[in-house]
Amino acid sequence: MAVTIKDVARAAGCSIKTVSRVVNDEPYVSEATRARVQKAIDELGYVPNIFARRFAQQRSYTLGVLLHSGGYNQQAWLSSILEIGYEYNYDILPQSYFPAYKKSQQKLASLIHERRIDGLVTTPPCDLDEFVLQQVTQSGIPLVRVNPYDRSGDLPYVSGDDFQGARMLTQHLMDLGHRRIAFFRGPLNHRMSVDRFHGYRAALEEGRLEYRAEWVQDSLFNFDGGYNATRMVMRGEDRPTAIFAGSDESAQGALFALREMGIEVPGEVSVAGFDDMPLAGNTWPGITTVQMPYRNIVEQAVNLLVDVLNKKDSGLQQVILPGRLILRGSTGPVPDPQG
Amino acid sequence: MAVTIKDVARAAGCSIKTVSRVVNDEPYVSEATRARVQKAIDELGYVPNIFARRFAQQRSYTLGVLLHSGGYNQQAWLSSILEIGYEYNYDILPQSYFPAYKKSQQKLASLIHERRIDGLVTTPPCDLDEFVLQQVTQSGIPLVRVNPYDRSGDLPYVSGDDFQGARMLTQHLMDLGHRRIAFFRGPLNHRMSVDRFHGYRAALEEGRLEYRAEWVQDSLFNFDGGYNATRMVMRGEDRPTAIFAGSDESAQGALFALREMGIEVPGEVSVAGFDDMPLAGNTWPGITTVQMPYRNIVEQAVNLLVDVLNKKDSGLQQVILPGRLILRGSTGPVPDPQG
DNA sequence: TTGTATGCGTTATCAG
DNA sequence: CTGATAACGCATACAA
Repeated sequence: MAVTIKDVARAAGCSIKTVSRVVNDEPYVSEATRARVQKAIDELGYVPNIFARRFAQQRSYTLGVLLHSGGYNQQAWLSSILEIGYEYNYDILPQSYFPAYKKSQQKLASLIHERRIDGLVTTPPCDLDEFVLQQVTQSGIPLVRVNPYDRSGDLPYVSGDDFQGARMLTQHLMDLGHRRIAFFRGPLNHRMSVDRFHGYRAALEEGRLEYRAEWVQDSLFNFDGGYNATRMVMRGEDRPTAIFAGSDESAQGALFALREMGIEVPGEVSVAGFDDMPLAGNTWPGITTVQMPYRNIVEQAVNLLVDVLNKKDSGLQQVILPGRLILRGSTGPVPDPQG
Repeated sequence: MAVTIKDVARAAGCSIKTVSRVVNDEPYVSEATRARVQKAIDELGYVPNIFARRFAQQRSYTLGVLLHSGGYNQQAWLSSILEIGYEYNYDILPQSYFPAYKKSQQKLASLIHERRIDGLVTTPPCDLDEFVLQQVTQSGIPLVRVNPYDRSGDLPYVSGDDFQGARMLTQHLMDLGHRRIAFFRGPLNHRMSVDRFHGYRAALEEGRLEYRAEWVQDSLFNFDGGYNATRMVMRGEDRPTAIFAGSDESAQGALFALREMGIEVPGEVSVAGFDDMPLAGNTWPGITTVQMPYRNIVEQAVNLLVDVLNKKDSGLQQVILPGRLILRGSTGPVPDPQG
């Protein structure tokens, strides 16, 4: 059997409450006593039994994380969350969430109902799910949304700045001399798509470029979406010289389509993505993109959640952090600058 | 406060022990009593408090999963493990493991030492780590290795059949008429690399093809490895007509290099990978590869681990499951069949 | 500044 | 077949 708080108390010649105070950094312990207890702890190699603690406090010290298999960048989110959660001594319980899949819903509901998680983190696009929102508001479980698709409501979130990123990237294309820039807009009900679109338009306006509706394609932010949209915009005579595909996967689809059509990148057409997913560096050519500060986003998100759980914060914060440009081979000077 | 076992006992007019028996499907309860208790459970909506149970039994009902950020296919492993773990009512505690990173080691050690996990699952390449093995043997914690790099020793594992897969894939290239087939062999200390290599050689022998050492490159199973190895084998006059890159990432690097050199795929050179990672379908052209039955592998692995934990198995099983061929655009008939 | 007593909800023991 | 009662290890009112 492992060494318990009683063993420490006996060794230090005090009560278990005093040991508890030392372990939990509570006040009202004389320095002398604290030192004596600490010594006993070290000598005995005492480690508090986390299950007893959880049981006594009726707290799980566990955060649930909703990951959608259809989402992007799951790997990056999860590994950051694991790391930061660990620093706060919280366990992370990931859950693959498929909206409209009864089993996922049941599982989430039971997780919350059985109090197996103290708080919940959503990664995109799980924040959109009605059932999730309903469970959260109904149970009152603290929530923080990471890079939410939907920023409406006053639920807290920490997010990258899609508007600023898209504007910066469009600006980059303009700096290269492009004046005919296509844009692939993701689903219109996603805040993320809309923000990126507005960033694109803002840059155009600042550069006094004409907005051409036929160069803006509604598509999905995935490989097929980029593929199809590319075939659409490259169909006519009046072709763009640059494609801002809205996401890296979409840009990958664009590269595929252009390659299929025998169009050189970036010789004839430049292509840019968004998100800086691992794939962006592994295509030919590499995809110029915007990188969001994932690590930083997660850090602030988990920090906020833990503060709420410890009642140090009301949980109403909404934070937006800027991204940065990642230049790769898929963008280059405009081939025939005539405007 | 939630409804407890006492509430149920009161409602059913029996002792808590009897309720416990019903809940845990223990014998020695009359059918009448069992029905009465079950009715009370349903009516009150009783759910056992998992933390109390864990505490009382001194078991965590949690499986640790080691994921290496440099490993392949983490997403696929994790989501399968989550799903299967759930079916067994086990929580999954993923851990990003970076070998030789002190923090990772400490975390794993404390997880085991504090009995926060009942069993451990390793994904490649974490099974290679000395520290992990040492902790496991020292603590006696049940372990199962999923697709281990190293199959030596009698630690249990469930693995895909790399030999069979590589042989099948090489056979496919030969069926297309290729007689000059390069092979990129991963790190020699990895069982996986060696098995794939032997599969390649076995197919060559069966087809009475000459083994040419200069077409076998030692490389890493990643993008850069495939890139560099491709430049090596395509350097001289005596070029292969097909490249079996050993892994999908490596094949992606090969595609990149060939594209850079202006060599058509599959027109001039066919390329094949291994693993069927998501990227294999998203390159141009798509990568012909071998798919391992991940889901099945994980299912058997977790099943085995849970059996060991419930003392229904000695934990000495070692299972190997076959893979299947996935045909895509990167392989085609040999351009100039002369041998 | 320190200690005592009680509760948290199960499972396990052992007597009926 | 059933039940009373004791762990399990910690946190926390409350008392000193």
